[in-house]
Amino acid sequence: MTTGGMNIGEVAKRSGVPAKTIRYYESIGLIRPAERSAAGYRIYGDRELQTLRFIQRARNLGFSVKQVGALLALWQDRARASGDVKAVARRHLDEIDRRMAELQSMRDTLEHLIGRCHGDHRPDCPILADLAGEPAQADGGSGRARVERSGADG
Amino acid sequence: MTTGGMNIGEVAKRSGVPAKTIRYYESIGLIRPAERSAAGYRIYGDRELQTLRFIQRARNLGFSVKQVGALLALWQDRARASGDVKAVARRHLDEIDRRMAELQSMRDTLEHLIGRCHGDHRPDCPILADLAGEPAQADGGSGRARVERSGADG
DNA sequence: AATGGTCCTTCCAGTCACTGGAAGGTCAAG
DNA sequence: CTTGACCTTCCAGTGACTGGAAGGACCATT
Repeated sequence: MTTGGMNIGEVAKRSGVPAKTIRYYESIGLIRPAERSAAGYRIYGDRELQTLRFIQRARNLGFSVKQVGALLALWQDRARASGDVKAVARRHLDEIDRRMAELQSMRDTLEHLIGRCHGDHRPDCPILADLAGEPAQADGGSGRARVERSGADG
Repeated sequence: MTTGGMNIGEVAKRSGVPAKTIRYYESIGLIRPAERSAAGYRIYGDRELQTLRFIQRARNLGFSVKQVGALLALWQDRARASGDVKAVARRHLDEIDRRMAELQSMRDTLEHLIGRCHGDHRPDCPILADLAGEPAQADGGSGRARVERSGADG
């Protein structure tokens, strides 16, 4: 039993990509315009379902829609070089590492500050003191809020 | 020597918040509208500079603009309870942990796949195979793309 | 044939936190 | 008096959707 002639709701359910998002992907050219029924309904077959599943998995790995477009093109290119795919993946891995390092740095500072805030009804608060730029109390590592923000500032 | 009567460019340089962003913060009500010179130029004093530095540090710790607004209000409230500040910080820390776990999961899968891809001129590629939903080669952990995306699925 | 409910269609607006750029006014120096 | 750096406002775009309104289509039942 094949699964030809699905409406958008059906293919959404089967792929995990919401119908609205499928229309959005079509509108930005990530996927080709679907065929239409006489009444104008979008019609999808197994091929489109597979494509949407591919997209969904790539998005779940954090690839941008643009990167997914590149991966889709490579997927559909029988003469692709696996090196090209690997390069896209590695760039993404680097980006993930960069984001994780940024989060880790924030986390360290935040945890330090939270640990030193008694968190009761009194107004005295090292978290606010740090944000306000007041010199930290002497008790070990300073953990001052100093996180360089991401790459392309232009 | 005090630093009264700065133009937006000066306070931007001193606070690290770009002039455009300062205007944006004013437009969304994060900061109060600046005083104006006869010609309509915004004028800032030390107080506003301190506020902008506070905002900048909070943003560098990853607090959302909305959270920064809450922190600013607490900062300016002499009767605040440090517990309220700590609660905001803890919620943010939880969010950071959630994001880090998500990134870590992506990272694990991605690194596994990259390690399996020979990355040369040949088309054969386990990265694409995984995204396409093909069963993984038997060689240990599967590391299949399975990352739950964030909260409200609509 | 009418009704109801669930699907589908398009289009517009909103999210978040800016950022870029155009068109024009102001200021200080030379 | 011109130059250039600064300032002003307003509009549009980013990324990746998501919500909602207004209206058409399909199917089953009454």
